[in-house]
Parts: sequence; structure tokens; C-alpha cells
Amino acid sequence: MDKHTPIDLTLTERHSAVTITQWVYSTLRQAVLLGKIPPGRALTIRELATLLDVSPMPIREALRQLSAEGALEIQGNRRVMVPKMTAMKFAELVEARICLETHSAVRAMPYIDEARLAQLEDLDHRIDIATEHGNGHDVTRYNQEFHRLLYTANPHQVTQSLIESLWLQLAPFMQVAIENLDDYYQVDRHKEAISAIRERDSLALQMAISADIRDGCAFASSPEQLQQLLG
Amino acid sequence: MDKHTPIDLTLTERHSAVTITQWVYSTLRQAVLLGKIPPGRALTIRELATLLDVSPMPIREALRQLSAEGALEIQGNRRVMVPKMTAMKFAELVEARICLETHSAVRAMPYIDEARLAQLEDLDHRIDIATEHGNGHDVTRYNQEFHRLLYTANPHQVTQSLIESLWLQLAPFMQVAIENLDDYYQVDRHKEAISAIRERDSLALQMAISADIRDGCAFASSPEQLQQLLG
DNA sequence: ATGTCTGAATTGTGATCACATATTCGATGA
DNA sequence: TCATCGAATATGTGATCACAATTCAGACAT
Repeated sequence: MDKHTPIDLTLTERHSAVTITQWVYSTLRQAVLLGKIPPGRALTIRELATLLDVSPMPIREALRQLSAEGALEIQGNRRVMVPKMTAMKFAELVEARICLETHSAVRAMPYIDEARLAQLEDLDHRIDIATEHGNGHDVTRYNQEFHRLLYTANPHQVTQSLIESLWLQLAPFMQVAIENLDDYYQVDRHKEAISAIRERDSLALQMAISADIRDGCAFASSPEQLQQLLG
Repeated sequence: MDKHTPIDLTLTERHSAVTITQWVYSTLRQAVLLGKIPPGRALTIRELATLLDVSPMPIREALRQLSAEGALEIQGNRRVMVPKMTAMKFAELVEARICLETHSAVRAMPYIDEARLAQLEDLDHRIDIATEHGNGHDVTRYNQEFHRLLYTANPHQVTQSLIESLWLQLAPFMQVAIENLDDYYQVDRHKEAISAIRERDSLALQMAISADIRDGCAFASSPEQLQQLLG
């Protein structure tokens, strides 16, 4: 668990206008979101610096930022790792998501115009296609974009960074969900959400978002199901 | 606005077991919470390093962490500052607080035993005394401790860091509240919360917490009232 | 008085180094 | 065979330096 499992980071092209720290941050964040880093695996600055071919300095900054966002955890021994999960914590995270995201959705609703509604429908369509093709990564990516596009309609946004923090904490343990996703997307909650927005029905929107989140995490509804993926 | 207004940081004793970065972080965080740093004022690494008599390195780390937590903001020009506030954003922050904190309180309630209830009552008593003496800083400090002690009863806590982020964003603009606090603490919402917990009444607890937060931010209920403190 | 331009000073970013501490691993003993 | 201990290594923290980009101040022209 501690050091010898390798980490495969997908290195993206680095634009010159972006600081190295930002690039490192995005790279590591993406790795966390895709579950590339085993929970509990010790992340050392020098190892990552070698892996990404940069100096230790940008790594330090990126690790501290990700830790502040809850994506990583700094232990007492000053080691950095993806936090380990428990069934209870998982449940709390899901409930927190529902609480924050339904709130954010309702607060965003008044600002959603036809243009954004069209974009939401487009994303929902992409999700359908990706689901048919069994392309799990695309499903999760477009799903995130769908939620983000919905919430950020509110121009006085203050909850998005909090929501992203919850996503980061849950993501490493959602890999099983995207592998066998056929079971979970029986009902298209996104279409329910869209029509709720059209009718300006706050309660219906809350129900749709809430159900969508619960569906996506249903695989871990029982502690036993989750437990096997934590060991 | 930009540089020449001085910032007075209260320097606390630094324990040797704590890293310099952590000490700098606490110091700056406290300064933000007490509204010592004017919003929009540019914070430069070297200036703070001189002020705190440390090397620039711990300052960089602390600034990045505080920025990730929403206490500070990194602009495009890479300048760091306390974010400016708008009336709408203030309202959103208050609503987000109510949403998250009522949720967190209800989830913590099952874990609150008599011992913790006694601590809560003790803190409430301290708040009463501080209010009588007109000691605003103590009121806000004990008030924060009261809420923190309540929420952290839940051992599977995941919302506390999110809540603290909201506190950090609101705090710089709450100074007017603690200056003339006589008007706002007419009803002791904390006692309502405590008795709600005793009776295991989730709804009453939600109402108490919600009212407590609203009371504390009532001074900014109208955009005009808030506006005068933003300029 | 006011706006514009240019050179100087300041600043953030990133690299490198020193050092105290934590971790690892092999030797030694039972 | 296994536990214990100590040295060698690895690691995080913090300091210092170089450099490009930004900001600032003063001169100049209008």
C-alpha cells in the first residue's frame, strides 16, 4: 500500500501561459478524479517532481492546494495521501452533496435561460451516447459538466468550490460505478431536472438532483458493497 | 486601497513543534477572521515575510492554502487579496451557511451526549457574559466555538471544512455586527438549539440554527446597509 | 493640470541547497 | 524464525538566488 504501487499520470500538454504550479495542480487533480492514485499511497514531493519532470517547488504548492480542497490529506508525519474512506464517511459525503447541490440548483434556476437549457440538453444527449457506448470516463466527465453548468448559472456563485471539494473526496471511490454503469442509469434524472427547470418547479428540481446523486452512488448503498472496494 | 494601508497582525507565540508554515497560516487566518486585512489590499509575499520575520517560503504556502479555502483570492495578475464583497454574494454566503449548518447540526444531533450538552451550555453562558460586557471579540469567538462544538459531534464529519470556508469569506464583513451587537442578541437562539437537541427535535434544531445565523447577519439584510461597508 | 511613456524597483515563480526528522533496511541477537 | 536496534537513505521544511513579468514613479509633452 505504501510506496511501491506505481502511479500513472496522464500528462497533458502544458501551455506556456499557464504556470507550472497550475499545470501540476490540474494534472494531479485529474489523477485524483480518475482514481489513479490508490488511497493511502504515500505521495512524495521528489517522486512526483521526477514523474512530472519539474522541480519540487510547483509540486509542493499543488499538493498544499489539493490538501486544502480535501482531495489530499496531510498526515501528522507530514505525509500526503489520498484519504482513506469508510462507509459512514461515504454516506456523509453523499448526503452533503445532496444538501449542497439541491440548494445550489434551486438558487441557480432563476438565472437559467433558453441558451443554457439548450447546452444542458446537449450534455444530457452526450451522456446518453456515452452510456450506450459504455464509455465510463465520458459519462462521468459530461455528468460533471452538466452539474457544473447548472449550478454556475448563478452569477453570485459561492457553493461551487465547496461542491467540487466533495466531488474530489468521492471520486477515487466511484470507479466501480463507471465500470458497470448500465445498471444505474435506468431513469434519466437529467431530463427530469431539465423539465423541472422549464416549469420553474423548485421542488421537482430538488427531487431530480437528489435522485440523480443517489442513483450515481447507489452501488454503495449498503456498507458491505462499499467495504470490498476500500480494502 | 492598494498598498499603503498598514495591516496589524497580532503575533502569537510560536511553539517549536509547529512548522513555521502552520504558524503563519494561523496568524493570517486569524487576521482575516478579525477583519484586519482590508478587502482589495494587495498582499505581497515579501512584505508579509518582513512583517512576520520569516522567509518568503512559509508565506507562499500559507497564502496558497488560504486561497484554496476561499479566505483569500488570487487574481489574474497573481496578486493575492481578501476578496471584495457584493450584497448579492453576501446573501448567497448567508444562505449557504444556513443550508450547510442546519444540515450539519441535524446530522450531529444523534451523537450529542450530556457531556457535550454541558459544554454547549457553558459556551452559551460565556457568550451571555461577553455580550453584557460588550466584548465583541469574545462573543464571535465563543459563538464560533459553539457552532464548531455542535457540528463536530458527528465523528464522520465532512462538512466542517466547508463551513469554515464560508465563515472565512463572511468574517471580514461582520465587523460592524460585533461593534453594536446589543441589538441583535435579543433572542438566545443557542438556548433554543440546546433544548431542541435535548428533545431530539430535528426541525426545531434547524429553526434555531437558521434563526441564529440570520440574526447574526441581520445588519446586512438590506443591500443599502451592507453597501456602506463595502466601499 | 493631465495623460503618456520609459526606466527602475518590486513582485511572483521556480530552481537549488542545507538541515533536521522520518523512514527503511540490514545486521545482530534471541 | 522473528523481533530489535542502528545506520544509511529518503523526505519535508525552510532559506536563498535568478529571472521574467508586473507595477510604480517621475519626466515629458500636450
